[in-house]
Amino acid sequence: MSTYTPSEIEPKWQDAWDAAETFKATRSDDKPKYYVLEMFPYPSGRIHMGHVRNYTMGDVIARYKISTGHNVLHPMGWDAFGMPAENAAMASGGHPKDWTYQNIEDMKAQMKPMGWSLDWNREFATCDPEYYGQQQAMFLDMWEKGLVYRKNAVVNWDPVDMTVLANEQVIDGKGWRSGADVERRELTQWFFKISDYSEELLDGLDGLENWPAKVRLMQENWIGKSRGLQFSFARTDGGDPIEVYTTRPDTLNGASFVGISPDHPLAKELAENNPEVAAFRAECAKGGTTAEELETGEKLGFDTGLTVQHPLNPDWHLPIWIANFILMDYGTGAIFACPAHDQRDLDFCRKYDLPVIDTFFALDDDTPVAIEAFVPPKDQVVRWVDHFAGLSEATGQEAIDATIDFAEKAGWGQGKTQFRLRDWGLSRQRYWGCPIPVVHCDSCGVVPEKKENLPIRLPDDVSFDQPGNPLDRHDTWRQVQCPKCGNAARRETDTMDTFVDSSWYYARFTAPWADTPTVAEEAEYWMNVDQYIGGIEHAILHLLYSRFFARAMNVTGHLPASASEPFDALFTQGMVTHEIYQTRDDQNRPVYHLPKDVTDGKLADGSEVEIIPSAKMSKSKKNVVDPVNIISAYGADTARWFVLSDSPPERDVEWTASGADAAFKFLNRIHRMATEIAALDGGAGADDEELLRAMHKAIQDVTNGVESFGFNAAIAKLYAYANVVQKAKAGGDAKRQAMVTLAHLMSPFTPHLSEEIWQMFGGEGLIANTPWPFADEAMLVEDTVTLPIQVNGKRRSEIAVAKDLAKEEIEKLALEQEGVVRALDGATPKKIIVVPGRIVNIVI
RNA sequence: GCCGCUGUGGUGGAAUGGUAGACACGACAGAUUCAAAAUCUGUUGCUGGUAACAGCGUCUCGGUUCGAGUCCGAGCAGCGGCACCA
Repeated sequence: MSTYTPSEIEPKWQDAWDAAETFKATRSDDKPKYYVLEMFPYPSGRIHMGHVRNYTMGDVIARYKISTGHNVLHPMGWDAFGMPAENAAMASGGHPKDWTYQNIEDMKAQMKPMGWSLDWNREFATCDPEYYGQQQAMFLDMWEKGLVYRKNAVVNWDPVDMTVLANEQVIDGKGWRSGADVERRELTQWFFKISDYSEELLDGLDGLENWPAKVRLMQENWIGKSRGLQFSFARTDGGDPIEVYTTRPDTLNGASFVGISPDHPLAKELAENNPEVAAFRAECAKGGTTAEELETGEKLGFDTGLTVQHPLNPDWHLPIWIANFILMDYGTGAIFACPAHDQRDLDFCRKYDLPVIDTFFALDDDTPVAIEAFVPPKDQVVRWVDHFAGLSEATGQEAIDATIDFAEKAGWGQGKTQFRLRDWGLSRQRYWGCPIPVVHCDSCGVVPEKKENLPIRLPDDVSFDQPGNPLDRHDTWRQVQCPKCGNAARRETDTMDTFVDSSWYYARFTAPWADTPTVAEEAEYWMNVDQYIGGIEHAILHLLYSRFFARAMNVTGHLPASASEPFDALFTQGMVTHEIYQTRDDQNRPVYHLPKDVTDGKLADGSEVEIIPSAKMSKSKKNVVDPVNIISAYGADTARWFVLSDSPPERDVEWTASGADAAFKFLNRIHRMATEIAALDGGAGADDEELLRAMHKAIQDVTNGVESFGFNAAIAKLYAYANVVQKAKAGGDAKRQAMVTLAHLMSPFTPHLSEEIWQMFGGEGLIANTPWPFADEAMLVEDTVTLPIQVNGKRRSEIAVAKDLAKEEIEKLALEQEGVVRALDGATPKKIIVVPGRIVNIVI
């Protein structure tokens, strides 16, 4: 008897699919198209289990759609720009380009044996000049349409290395290499005007019914639409008034001070003549730029000594403080603080001994605010203390609306809609990215490159032996002629954020060979992506930027308006996790060990390891399992089956050696069963009808599972069905049919094994191209149902009844059951609830 | 700190508001074997009981409901994101 040898059958069927060009996508009108896309990988050089899970999910969908008569596009490429390539060059001397292309080659070699249904003809890397040149062309188009501009923005500055740091390079407020205290520093940078689309990006979320609700909610909160009041505080010293924006104008009577950002023009002006203010501003500039750091850091304030008039009472003067938690790029960079109803303001006021004034109380409580601010939900009715707009009892929202109305009528303020979403800063002071196609000329200013000069290629002759951007020190590359006046000028040395690269790659896949960003008829045909699959970590930035870019590409003529929401359906999968094995060195620092070096909680030398439960697989923690090893030990089908079998796809999955082993055993069993059943004689048997009913139920269940991303549920049904097929005392004909159907239903998951079984049973052509099995409704109908019977919500018995038995009959039968009689213990039922086909509940 | 998510046996997990624990791992027992591996069969939430059965049980505390793992409120813990990691 032949045994299951994935090392033989897997390459064989991969060659067969290649030879038949099974996965090559070509535009054609004879079938509906289906575009399935997984987020493309960063070429780190090694694939990991997260990739295996992500691409296997997409593969299941792609193969299922092929077998249901779709023209499927399932491409693959590389998100190839970014910091790791430069870090590698700094660490070991090579060139980012060589490192990246070598990694791509290595990773591709690891991906091919997985048997994914990818159309490798459309492969590209974002660091290919053919790709980033088109990106530069789009940048110029966007500039022309007013979607690109320059302004100052803060960056993390390492004062020792004299270089800009990424957030992840700032560790505890210090530069990762130099260890120097990081400062915030302003730099002129390039921006995309994503804020022009705030309203549209928000409204568009409503139409994304096939996106996870949580992703839409996160984006909604990120865009952060709010309505508030903008007004000015007049300065008592006659200086320029302070313009503030507030979402809680109803609490104006509780104002205790006016706060301005350290970057507010007034703060800068004061700093010029007041060394104390300058020192305070410098203090505020310490540390990194992340929101987390700003919001969890110590709240610092500085009393400027200046005061403003309260708009409702000219005799009420409020001090102006500079406060480090006020952001210059949200609203007007100035606020008024109402400590009674905002915890951060309250903490600040207690620290600096500023007054706390209650403006409203709960209906049943009038305790003044002490150390905890009273912040009820905006739809809760509260009792107001002498409110200027004449309110007594009203909700926060009603009060806000009434106050805006009041201020507008009185003429001292204006209702204003504000978004939290900021413009997208795309400048990076780094080498390994798409050069921004711009020239700086002393006489013409900032000038766009001519399109015929694109792509502006990265120079190859650069070195990474010192910190900073090599483009900055590359004199021959920097020196250019001004595209406008022809005089000597300087090339822009900033490159683009890698999020730009990944914001339109899905569109490029529709015509990756084109010498324009896209080709109209190809984009029209293939867009939108019907199913997009990727990690939840991209819920906000990547997906929001892509939605913006699709709109910008429409404005610039590179995508149809119908592709403005580029991803029809989104699925966010969980991570692959693994235990961490840890010991301590002589200084009690953790030392990590690879799973393959640990047996039964011990290292080879017998020392015990500490086991830290499931954490995201990461190289630094060494809790990684290399798919390459799994494939050589078990084959790709086992890896594919396991990553989808145990956990719901949207949740994390823990990789366990025993789980992989079990998957391998199961596939062996299927292979053995198939071999045995293929050898059976024909004819009928006792269980034929029952087996075929189970088969149709399995078809229905697995189809539903695949369609709804319930891969783990589909696999559980396949296990159960395989058990039925194995044990059924059916005739050869029925068993053969049941077995081939089992292989067919497994084919999106274990395509190689399924092809092998298909061939074993004399199937025609490839199972990959064979229409998906169809569940016969007539075979799914059940005549009897088992009803559990509860007494007071506790299950006491069950009855098997005809599906359409009358309620009265069911009640009668239920009351006769021994377990029910015992539970009733002579009591009279008050009420009997019969849910047809589901349950009976007797209430006493 | 802010936004979002998750929490069920020894383990991964299943369950349109309707029998909690499907399916799988592990464990235990048996068959097969000279023996082992592989395979096959059975048992397996916890407690008590030979058993029938009973009590308890889905992070915690409350609530809605004939009925809550599921809905609502308040906590606790873990995870993801927070605009220069990708």
